[in-house]
Amino acid sequence: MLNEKTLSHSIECEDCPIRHRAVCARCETEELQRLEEIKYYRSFEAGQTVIWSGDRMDFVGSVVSGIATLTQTMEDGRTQMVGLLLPSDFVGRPGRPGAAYDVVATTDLVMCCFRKKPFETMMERTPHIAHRLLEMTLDELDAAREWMLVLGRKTARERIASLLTIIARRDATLNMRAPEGALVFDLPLTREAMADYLGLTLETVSRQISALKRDGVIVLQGKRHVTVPDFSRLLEEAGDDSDGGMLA
Amino acid sequence: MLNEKTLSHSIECEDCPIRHRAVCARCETEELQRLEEIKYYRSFEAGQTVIWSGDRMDFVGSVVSGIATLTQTMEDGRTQMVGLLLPSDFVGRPGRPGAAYDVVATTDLVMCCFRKKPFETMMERTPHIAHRLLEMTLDELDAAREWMLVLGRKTARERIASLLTIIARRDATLNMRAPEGALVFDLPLTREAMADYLGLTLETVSRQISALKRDGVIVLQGKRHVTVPDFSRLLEEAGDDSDGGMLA
DNA sequence: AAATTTCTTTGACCCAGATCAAATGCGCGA
DNA sequence: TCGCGCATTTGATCTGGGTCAAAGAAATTT
Repeated sequence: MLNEKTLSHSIECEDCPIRHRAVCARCETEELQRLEEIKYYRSFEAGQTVIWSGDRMDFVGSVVSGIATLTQTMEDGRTQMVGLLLPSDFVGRPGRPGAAYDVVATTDLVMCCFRKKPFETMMERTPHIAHRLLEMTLDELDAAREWMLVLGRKTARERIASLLTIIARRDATLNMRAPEGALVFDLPLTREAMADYLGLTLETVSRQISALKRDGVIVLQGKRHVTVPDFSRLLEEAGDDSDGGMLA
Repeated sequence: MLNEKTLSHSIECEDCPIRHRAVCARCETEELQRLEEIKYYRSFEAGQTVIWSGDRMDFVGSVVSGIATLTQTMEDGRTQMVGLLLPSDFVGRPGRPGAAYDVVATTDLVMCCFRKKPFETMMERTPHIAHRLLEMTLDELDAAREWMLVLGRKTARERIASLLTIIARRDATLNMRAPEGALVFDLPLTREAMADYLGLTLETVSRQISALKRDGVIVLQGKRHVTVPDFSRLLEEAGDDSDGGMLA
């Protein structure tokens, strides 16, 4: 069975789909060339584990395509997803030897990796990279804090709606398509993975999705394909400001 | 009634109690001097709001002494605390105009502030500051994610124990006192504030604290003064690895 | 010291979501 | 096409923590 592999061919940074959103977004052509020299690609199949919490991690990198999850597990098996990694998101922490979370590929996944040591030295010399990484980390911190509100105070129905909101926004952003009227997207997660993200059981997730469908907030074709006829309605259900803030 | 005021006297950076932990930790003497020129102190009384979510925020700064909280509120009044700010913690985000959360002084509070604009320009020129801020932000992100596990998956009793663990650790670190046998500290939060942090009601917080007391995990003198006779027992109760990792 | 106000504890009851259990449906290899 | 395995749905019941209510304890004011 094919497992993780290092791709033989390299994409040119200039043609990279995440060129303008990833950690390299601010780099000049010349800086990009230096990055080009230390980068390599790795790809993973859906379901594979990229790295286990606690393992030594001698690389950092960006998600190029596909989706990965960041998960924390207690000894007794309770698990909580603490991050959803989408294309352009950064994995790993400069200056830390080991991985703090399990990273799992939810779909087929391609990552652009840098050996940690060279990346760290490069970061010291290239403020553009350090600056962009700070910006991205601050955004992630905001996202984590928003999720704390979801986990601490929202009902099951609101949590589902919040997750759908996030996926819909992300999808619209990635595909650069303004959401005119109805939004359409595929759920990149199983019910169980959603439950792990939302701090619920998969049964509750299933029931609440059925309820949102029954109430016309969403339309399902199959189990994964979602249509949102009225985005502001979904925002209301999520308990967010429904001030029409379409993909803010 | 005395409200917030700007202190007339300035502490010398070299003598600053948070000199080696705050955003300025990595600065050279000469960089410190430039910071000195743009800094000013503000102090707040317990209970005062430092800034409201959404307000323009034209400064950033560090907590010098006292404790503040970072809180998010939904329209219907549900609130979730998303951060506890202790001495040396940083407040505000360079490159963002408004405050994202309510910041409230829980105890009397002194902050060392910088007007945002000068701070930003200084950050561009001083990699030591940007680097330290990145490091601090990454730590906060880890803390936020740990808290996601608490909010998403832990029971009420485990949540209380987790909070006590954090406060005990923080207290030991600040006072540089190795925890020989029994830890002793004061709770810096009301039951209601704890509930806001833990995603619980104040009644549940009160009941679980009583239960931990009944079971001998903690000893209370009055309502705020806590003694932990056996820290590893508390760690077990928190559901954390009880691998004896005393203040890791 | 009495009166207010604020914080905390405790009790009684209820409900959202967990748990346990059973169908149902779907994709895939033989 | 059949049958196996997995994801999902749905039902029945249980329970941890929420809600409502009341009664202490401290701290603050008068």
